[in-house]
Amino acid sequence: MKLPKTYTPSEYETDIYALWEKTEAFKPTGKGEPFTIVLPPPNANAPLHIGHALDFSLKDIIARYQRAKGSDVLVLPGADHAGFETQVVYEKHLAADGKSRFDFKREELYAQIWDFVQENKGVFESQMRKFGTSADWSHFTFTLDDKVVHTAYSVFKRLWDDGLIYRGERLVNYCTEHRTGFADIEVKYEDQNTPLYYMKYGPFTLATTRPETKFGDTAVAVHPDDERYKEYVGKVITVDGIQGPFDIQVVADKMVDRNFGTGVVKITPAHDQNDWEVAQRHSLPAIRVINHDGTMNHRAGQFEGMPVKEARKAVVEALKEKELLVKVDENYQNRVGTCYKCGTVIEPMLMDQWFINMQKLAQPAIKALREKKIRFYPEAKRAQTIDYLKNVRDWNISRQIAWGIPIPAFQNVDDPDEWIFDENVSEEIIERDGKHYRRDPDVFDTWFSSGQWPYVTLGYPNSDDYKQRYPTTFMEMGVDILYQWGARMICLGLYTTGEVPFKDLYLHGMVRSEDGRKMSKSLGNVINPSEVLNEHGSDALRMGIVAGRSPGDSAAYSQAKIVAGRNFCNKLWNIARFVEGMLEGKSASAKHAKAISPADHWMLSKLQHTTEVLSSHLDEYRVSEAYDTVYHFIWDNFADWYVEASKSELNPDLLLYGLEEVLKLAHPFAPFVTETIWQTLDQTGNSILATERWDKVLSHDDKKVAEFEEIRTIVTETRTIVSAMQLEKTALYHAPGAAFLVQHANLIAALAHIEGVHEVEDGKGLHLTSTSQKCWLDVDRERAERYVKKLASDREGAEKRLQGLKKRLENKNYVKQAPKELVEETKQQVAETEQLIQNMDGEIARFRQT
RNA sequence: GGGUUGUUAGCUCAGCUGGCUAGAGCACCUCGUUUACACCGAGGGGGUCGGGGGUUCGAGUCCCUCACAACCCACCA
Repeated sequence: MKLPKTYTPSEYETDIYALWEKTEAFKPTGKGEPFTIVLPPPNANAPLHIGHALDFSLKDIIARYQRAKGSDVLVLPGADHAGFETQVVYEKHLAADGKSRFDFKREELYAQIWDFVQENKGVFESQMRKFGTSADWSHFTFTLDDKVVHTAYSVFKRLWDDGLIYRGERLVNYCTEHRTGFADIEVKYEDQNTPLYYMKYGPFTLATTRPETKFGDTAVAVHPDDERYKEYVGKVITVDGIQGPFDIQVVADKMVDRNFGTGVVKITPAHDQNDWEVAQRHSLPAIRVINHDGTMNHRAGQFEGMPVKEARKAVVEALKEKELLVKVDENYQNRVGTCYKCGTVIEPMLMDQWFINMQKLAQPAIKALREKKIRFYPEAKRAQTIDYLKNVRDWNISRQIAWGIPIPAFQNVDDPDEWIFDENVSEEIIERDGKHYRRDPDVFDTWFSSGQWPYVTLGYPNSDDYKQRYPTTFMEMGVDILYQWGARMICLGLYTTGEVPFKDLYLHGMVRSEDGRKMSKSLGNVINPSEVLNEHGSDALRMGIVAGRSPGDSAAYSQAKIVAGRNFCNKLWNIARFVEGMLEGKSASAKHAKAISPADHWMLSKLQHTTEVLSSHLDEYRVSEAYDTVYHFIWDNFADWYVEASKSELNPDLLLYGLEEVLKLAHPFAPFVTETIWQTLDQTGNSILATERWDKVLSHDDKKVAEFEEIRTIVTETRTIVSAMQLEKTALYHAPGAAFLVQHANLIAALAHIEGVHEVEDGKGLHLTSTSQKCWLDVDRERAERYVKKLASDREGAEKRLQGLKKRLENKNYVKQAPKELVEETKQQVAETEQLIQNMDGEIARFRQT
């Protein structure tokens, strides 16, 4: 035997992937409908996690299916420089050496991280191969490739020229630890216990969680309809502060909640989003009191240089001393924005940054979504995306970090308000028309480049790929990045190209840990895909991770499902071993295959049906159901019945044909094991399974199919009786003249594991009730009587069913309104059930006579 | 505060446009080593589909409502 007894994935997978690459199996064929999947660019800094396994498996199953169907498939791989994320990882390395990013100039840091990424880039590329991803590596794109950067720059310029990008002073979410701003969407909110301080403030008492920002207060606000404070609105009041009395004005604004605290709010426009908005409405000045490193500035007087937290305590103490503190609510719960990487409380800071006017970009996107230019899987995510876009705020794309695409904007050194666009970002100072301009030291938010991924990777605007393949066909991502990636791609895609970037958007849920909790490093319940790959193989991981998963919903990782996948691979392997053994020394050819026996016809009808069902599932991306379909066809039909039948009635050509078709159907799900087997088949020559097409299934005769169904019925009931009655060495008997039973005697005996099927004159014995063939088992009277008890209980069930069916037919509305076929089917079922009951009654009566 | 999803067998979950006796994997019980496979084969037990109401000839599937859970969004100082 060429094949060993069990399939050991690790012995074959690397070679098989190399074979695919060598034979360029994943290169687009140039024939058929273009089908394009742009892979999300995984971060170039870290190994892949289990979520990636799901991500790549879903996409690759679809890709391989489409290839088999004859589409011109391109799976385009890439990598993301992942600006902030990568820098954070690199900073950890620096910290291990006792260094900090602030020890280096930006250019130095950039160069170091570049080298670091080059070293680590290979890790995830090799992992993508291990997952079996059928990507065309010649299309590989990195987000720092010239073409990406250049396109990002030209889109930036166009947005600028169109007035959709502006530079302005706004409140920015700022992490004082990482010293960079973020977009709104990147802020992680947590419920925190923050004491609520009630302090005297001129004639008022007001409640605040942030007494330390009082040095930046430029107003006090009350609700316009609040009778308590009406007399103060519009007036200037004198407040007794820590550093002596000062004057401040009172404004009325509906933002104030009269029921919160005392109904009076201090307004600190430079450090609070709400206050900033109030300040806009009332033309109030903004005064910064916090530095970028998180300490108080000179405005805080004696508190200058203190970190915010310390300053808060000190200010409270000072308030106490001056008897300005009224009371403290220690148990107050508040939602606080934090840095999603380090947990540091996000400080809203007043900063000059580049913003994209998202409301303008969102309008065409909302329209396209409403017009269903993109199909959503699951559909419910469409409304959520529209809802998000309706409320989306301007997008801050400036980041104060080293690792990223430098922003191609230069500021006039003599006129801070004058900015010019220039791609010459390697220069710090450039000269234009005798004026000097300094480069913006910031870089783009990573998502500004990855938001352009579909058209950038395809070579917008002039390449053939772009012309033929944009919009791409199938986009797939985790629901967690729907807004920051999916929605932005739609907005930017429509803006730049006038078209949506993809036709179908599939969103997968999160892979939770086996106990149903979120996977996280801190909980220590993270599953490492590499370990799963090494232990059970790539195919097992693919099948185990997609099994029983529906789009959009999070579901737990299941070791048992991985093992089930592994077992399925072994099943395929052993089917192949069996076929190999059966055909040894014979010259079988799938090309000459033709159905002869009932089993042959039955197998072909199942194959036909499976192919159709499988296609309909995969056309709608129902991957889990598709896998279930293939799994049960191969295991329950092909292996358990057709392979077993082949032991009695061998049709070498068709058996080989069946194996090949089985391998083709299973290939999208289990590419490695199926290709490994394919390569051992002599007659497939030098062909590559990954590039094989699904052909039309050979035709079958329904009459013959019905005959095999009859055989299965007889076999199944025989097995049940044999098992229930613990019969040994038994045989099936029939009266003379039963041609069907005579013809299939050997097959039935073999499948039912009985001694034989014999013709006898004497009709004593336990008759089968589920078949119209008259046959019986030689069962002694005592055991037969026991079996009849079980039969009687089965009869009850059948009777109940019959009553239900009859009732349905007695209902005039059912007969009138239900589809004709359904009514016909019901009638047939009534007849069948009546026959069954009659047969059962016959047996019951016979064994109760004496 | 707004929104979305979920609640189906002991566990993890499928069930697409309403229509066979509601399924799978694992677990469980009985039997079995028949040379493809014990990562196996045969047989079996187990669910009033979260509660209540409605639409329909027919509801796990559609509508309403309640309860519980998870997630997302939002400017309560």
